[in-house]
Amino acid sequence: MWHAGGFSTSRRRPGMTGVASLARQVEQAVGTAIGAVLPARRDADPLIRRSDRPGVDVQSNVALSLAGAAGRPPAQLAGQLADQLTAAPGAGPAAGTGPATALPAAVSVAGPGFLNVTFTDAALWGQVAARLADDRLGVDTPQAGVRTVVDYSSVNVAKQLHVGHLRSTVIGDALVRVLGFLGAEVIRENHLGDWGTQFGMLIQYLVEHPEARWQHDRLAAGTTAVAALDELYRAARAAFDADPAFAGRARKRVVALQSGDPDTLAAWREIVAESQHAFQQVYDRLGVLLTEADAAGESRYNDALPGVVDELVRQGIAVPSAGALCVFDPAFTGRDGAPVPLIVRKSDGGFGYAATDLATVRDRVGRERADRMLYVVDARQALHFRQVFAAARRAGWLPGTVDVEHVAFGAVLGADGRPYRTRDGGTALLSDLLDAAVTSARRVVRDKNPTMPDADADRIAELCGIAAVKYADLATSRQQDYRFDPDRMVAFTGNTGVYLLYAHTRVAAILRRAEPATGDGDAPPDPAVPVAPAERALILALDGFGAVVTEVGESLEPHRLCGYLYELARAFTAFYESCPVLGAAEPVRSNRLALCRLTRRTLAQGLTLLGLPAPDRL
RNA sequence: GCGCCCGUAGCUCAGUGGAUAGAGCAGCUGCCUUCUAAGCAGACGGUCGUAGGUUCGAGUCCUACCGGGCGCACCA
Repeated sequence: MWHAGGFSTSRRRPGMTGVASLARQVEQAVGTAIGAVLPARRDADPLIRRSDRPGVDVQSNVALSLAGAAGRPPAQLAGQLADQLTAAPGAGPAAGTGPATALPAAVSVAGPGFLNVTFTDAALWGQVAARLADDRLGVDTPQAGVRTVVDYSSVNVAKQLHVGHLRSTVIGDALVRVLGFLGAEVIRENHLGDWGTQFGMLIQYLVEHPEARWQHDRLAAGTTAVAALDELYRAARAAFDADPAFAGRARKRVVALQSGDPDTLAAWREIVAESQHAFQQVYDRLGVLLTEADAAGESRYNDALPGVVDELVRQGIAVPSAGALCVFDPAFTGRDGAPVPLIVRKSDGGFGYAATDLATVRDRVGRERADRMLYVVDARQALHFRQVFAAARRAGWLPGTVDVEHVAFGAVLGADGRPYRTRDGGTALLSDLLDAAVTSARRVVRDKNPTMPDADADRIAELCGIAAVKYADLATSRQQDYRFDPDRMVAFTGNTGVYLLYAHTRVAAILRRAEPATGDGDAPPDPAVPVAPAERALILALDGFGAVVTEVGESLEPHRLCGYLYELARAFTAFYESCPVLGAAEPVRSNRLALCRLTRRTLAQGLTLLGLPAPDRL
């Protein structure tokens, strides 16, 4: 769960450097040493990795990889590199105090040619001090100025959110937060499904049934406009199928909607507004950043669709086929070996979603000046997006300077490995899943704190239940289908969101008790204090925060941050078990408090980036 | 048929070409007069789907096969 890397320089700006991690310092030092020993390979990756050997912090494997090219045994090469590292200018063995090495570390050769590095205790405390002194914990802003559009959540108006919407919403939210922290100019867009022929049918049904209650201020507590609309839509669908006369009126209503009939549009707007109101309640409950202002629905691009299609036809990219207008690309073939069409206009004259997606690409590049566009959409649409991006490139709407990515994620499966359903086989509603998690959390809270006031228990149960659901979703690798069992997810033991929250409350408890007594909460650690093993592991973990966040900004895989934070929380817990803080004598006590302050801030920052809360008490 | 994703402990999953493949859950043995036990320690548990190949070194890269999921013309 750890590496020295994430040092891509593609977007790094000069002068925007954070605190270099010790691993990074070793990487640079070994790189310099390679230049001295093997000038032809001066650009070789120093291959810095965390070491699993006792007493060793990091290792370089570069001697093993370069031995062949160097024409000498790897151990000999490693020895030469070690000599370079320990023979820095002006720091010879006779120079006096401290180790005679350019790095604040001991360097040795081991095994067939591993270069083992062990940092000095003073260097470790130095990293703690440097990160504590920076309000960004020493994390760089490698994405500074990168205008990034993140398209996520993408829920459908007049329908309830189901568990399938969870991943896009939660993963998208985490990416928005991570990229923003790394300096990107993030534009959130919720590509609402707010347009289509189905609304004509629904509106006609509502017109014919004015007694139906669905607006939020006419509904009983505990239900929502989208729940009501969902039901009314099913009724409308049934009427459409059973009653030809209604079907005819519904079709007329579709035409009225598309041609901008004022009364029909007003009805449509009310449906959209009521739906957004209901969605916002769920977003607020989930604690994601989306607001109604982030809505960028299909309807917004409606007027642009004819122009998009005309331009494709004019450029000869879209051609007629079976009555439709399609883009063919020999790179995408189907069952019969023939190219798979990207249908931009259907044979009935309506525009397909491909046209809408092309319009968004053109708009985001042209008007919003995006440098990077992310589509957090389930993996089944992979072919569709590849086709859309390819067509957009051909049309000149997607220059090579713009990075576009389909951030695909796997399906949500139940414990049986089949798409997640309720017990009776229906689609599982997101709000039901959240309720189940919170109910389960309430039981645990009550069990742990029998005397806690109800209001506090409710608040903590809500916080833990939601956090458990979100963490479970974020913690598994994105592309893979994601199997879960709500019972397991809300167990709150082991690698769960609650473990991270709990670790935070433990460190917060120490600081709460300590700070008033000492009054000097910002004192830097004393570098002369020996570092205990659990402290060493914790400091090294803390020092790696920036690398992980940077990596997530590039790989777009929040589960790496989850894994990191879990390791950090475990390192803190080990420290908590073996290193008493409040009862320790000075100067150990102050140093441990500094470590607690940095741990608390790092955990809190990491939790925030995942969209999870960092409470002081559970 | 073609394409994409995936096969790692009984279950759910991490694992970035490096030394002895790791967690959690379940089960087993212990630990609360101590900064919160939603925790910790220990033991148990593996032919990393199979077979080749590349490499000093492969769970990781390549090829083939086996098994599973998804996608492939007007739903989005």
